[in-house]
Amino acid sequence: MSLAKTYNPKEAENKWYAYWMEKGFFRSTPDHREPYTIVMPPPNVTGVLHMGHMLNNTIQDVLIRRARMQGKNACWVPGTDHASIATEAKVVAMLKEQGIDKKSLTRDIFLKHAWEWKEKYGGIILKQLEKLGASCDWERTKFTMDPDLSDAVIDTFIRFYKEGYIYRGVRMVNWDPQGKTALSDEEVIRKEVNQKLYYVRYKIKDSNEYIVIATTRPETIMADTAICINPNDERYTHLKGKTVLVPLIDREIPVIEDDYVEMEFGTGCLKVTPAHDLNDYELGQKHNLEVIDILNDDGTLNEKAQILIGEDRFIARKTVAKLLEEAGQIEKIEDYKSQVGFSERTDAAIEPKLSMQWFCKMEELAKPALEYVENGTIKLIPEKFFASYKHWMENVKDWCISRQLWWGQRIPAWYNEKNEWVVAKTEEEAVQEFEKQGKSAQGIRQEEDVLDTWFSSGLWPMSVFDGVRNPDNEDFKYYYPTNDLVTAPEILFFWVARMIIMGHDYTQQPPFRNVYLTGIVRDKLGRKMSKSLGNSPDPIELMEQYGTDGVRVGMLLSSPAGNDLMFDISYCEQGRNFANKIWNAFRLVKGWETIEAPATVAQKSAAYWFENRFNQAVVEIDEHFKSYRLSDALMATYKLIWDDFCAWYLELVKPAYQAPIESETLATVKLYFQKVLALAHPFMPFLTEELWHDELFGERQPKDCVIVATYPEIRPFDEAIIKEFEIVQQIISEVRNIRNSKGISPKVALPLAINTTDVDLTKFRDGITKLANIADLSFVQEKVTGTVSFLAGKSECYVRLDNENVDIEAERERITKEIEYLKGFLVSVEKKLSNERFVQNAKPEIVQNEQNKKADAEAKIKILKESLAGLE
RNA sequence: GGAGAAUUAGCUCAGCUGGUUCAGAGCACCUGCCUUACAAGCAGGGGGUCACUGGUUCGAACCCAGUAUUCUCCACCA
Repeated sequence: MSLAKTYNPKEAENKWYAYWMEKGFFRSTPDHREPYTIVMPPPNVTGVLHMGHMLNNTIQDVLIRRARMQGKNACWVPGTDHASIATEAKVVAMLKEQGIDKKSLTRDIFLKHAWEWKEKYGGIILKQLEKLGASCDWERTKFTMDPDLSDAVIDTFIRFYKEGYIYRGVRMVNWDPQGKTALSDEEVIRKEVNQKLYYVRYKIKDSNEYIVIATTRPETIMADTAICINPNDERYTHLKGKTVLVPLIDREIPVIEDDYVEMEFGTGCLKVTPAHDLNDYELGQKHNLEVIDILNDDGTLNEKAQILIGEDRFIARKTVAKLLEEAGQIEKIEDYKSQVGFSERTDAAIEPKLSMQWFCKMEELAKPALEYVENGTIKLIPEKFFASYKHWMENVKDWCISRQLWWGQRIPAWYNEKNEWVVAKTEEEAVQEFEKQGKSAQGIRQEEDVLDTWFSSGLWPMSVFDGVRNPDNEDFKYYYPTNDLVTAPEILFFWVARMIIMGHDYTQQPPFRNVYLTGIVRDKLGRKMSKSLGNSPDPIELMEQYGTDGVRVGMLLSSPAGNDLMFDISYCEQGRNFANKIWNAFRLVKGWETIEAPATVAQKSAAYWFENRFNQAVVEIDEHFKSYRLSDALMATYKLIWDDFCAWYLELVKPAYQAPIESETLATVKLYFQKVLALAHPFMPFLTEELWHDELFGERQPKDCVIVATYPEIRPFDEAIIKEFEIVQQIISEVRNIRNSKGISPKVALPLAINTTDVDLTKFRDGITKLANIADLSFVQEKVTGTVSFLAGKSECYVRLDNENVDIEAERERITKEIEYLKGFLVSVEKKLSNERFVQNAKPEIVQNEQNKKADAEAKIKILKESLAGLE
């Protein structure tokens, strides 16, 4: 049977993933082996695979496959996140399309819809991960709202409450008027926005004067409860103790003094709106000001605004500006840029809002979490993220953990008829608790709010093994702490920090040892890939087009550790080409006829060289993996296979056209081929498995798969043979160069004499003859006249050419040029050596090195001069 | 406003403790080849004042200072 000329990934991909699953290779249960554990950052349950997931999960899969082949008990736990706000927003939108308003539903009915939605769309992204080849233990798949995981969340809330970390109180929080919920500080994204700075005139009571105040938010003037000036501002001394009128509504408010006000900014006067600005709130507290909240939960104005009731805040802003203008109370309007907070999930502009929320105290919890990273127990890769991690940990604020949503874990707090509350797991326990505290247990109802999604994600490395509720279970004891966490730097604080905090609080151990922070996938222009920009290719389509292995290789080639990656489709092409290269190397070997015979000297030499080169590469690759430089590890694999294996080793042993190959050599080739496949498998799982099972390599037992084959181990290697072969490569390359530059057909065999000094290259005689197409190869002791010569390592080589092929002039010029260069080089070296201070200060071996360089250059010049003379 | 990082070939990036692994890789490019594994290929080749300016040193892509540009994170100036 003849194989297709190009590799067709489709068949192999469908076949082998199913096969691996069937044979249970992804499964992991505790045993005597060393565990290697990764918990997958759970994608949003309603998510669809994007390039970021693709990168992230490819890296994890490479790590897990390699560990598995290295004999570790590799366990990769997949799962999804319930993503409170995002999912609830999607469900609300879906219901709206069906003409259903969330407000018209009870909590239970809404949740029923949400669960239906989750069942319908929840599995998509995990299916897509299968296409990528992700070798997760699917039987361990978890969802952050699975009963056991939710239970762990509730337990944790109670635990933290008992430990004194959780409290309830009225605070200024980030309010998302679209999601209609509070958010944590981390969920607020600040963006620079072009705004208008309105200079508004406030009339002074019982006077014709007015005072001008700059604001970007005229719609909030109805909530003003004071005007503030800096006590040292002489311009406004006359205003002290005065009362001013809020424009449009003429409410009377005092002028207060506080040096918080910057005299240089705006007009030096500040309108104080305690309900709608954090600073103003604090200022209001300090000066005992009234708080007038004029906004509804959805960002529309309420009756306290007195005017424009029911209008959206942004429409109201324009309307108020217009009204002020008409009333002659706008002095001027300037363009102004400022930072505005937006909801990370809904992208709605955040309103600072005063409300009753649940918080988690962070200061104390953060300390051990910082220590882990500081003392190296947890390594951040790359390290550059440590600085911002430290900064965040040292300046962490209390975490608002309550959300005014239904989708999520409902806070286990209970209220009685008097609105007193207790924290308890069940209603019964709540009753007991109330009674214990001597409070009424009548009219008990549960807290409406749910917990921040990240509160449950923070438990992920523990809760997937049921370690929160049952820390003594086998799985948890075996797999925890996990090894590597692969995630995006954007969620270092959201998620990574909180996992460390929670993990430590429960176990006094870190949840993982290494945190590999991947870059952000950007397009060629450096823009972040996003749906809204439409610049993100669909990973599934890419895989269809280039094959999964090709895309995996493409992703990794373009992703230096920790830096953003400029994704370019040409990387996928390169990956596809590489897969094809391996495929064709295989076709070559498969096509060989065999003759029962031992290997020739030349074949043995080639094999010996490749074996050592292979071992050398394995060491290099291992080092790259150790420092999490996956793209370098891949590139080293790529070069080993493409250059060393295909271009040199296979070419060296390749029999002449239609000639058979010696059986011993074929056996060796097959052996190395399999080793090379094993080395490539973590990067290109499908192609390697496909080839592994070809009859060329003999019969395979059902479980004899490359996915569980032995990963090449570190072995010593003979550097001398690698160096020697480099000389051979140079010689061949030079002869080809001469051929190329003189337009001599590769079919014309050239004579070659090699004058070796202290290297024996005779064992590569056949190889050189074949690859450089030499008619007559001789090893000589002295200079051969009438030749083109060059230097290859320590050998001088002469190619005797027919007279008509020799361009004496060109050759003379080439050699002269080279001599000139060497002379210049020699001058610089001699200059260095004659510098006394250099000889005195530099390390002896450096000086020795310079002397070697000098001798070397002199020898080369001598040879070249002789060559030049020989041209006459 | 604060902190951190980056700037090396057309592109994406390596370059560890200053000294032949110091100017590298892959891709792209140019030239020649449809040579029976592969044109998704083969052979060969040309590309760089290492952002700029000073300093330290016998010696700087590398260390220091400043400048410019870019990026990221953090931060409540109306």
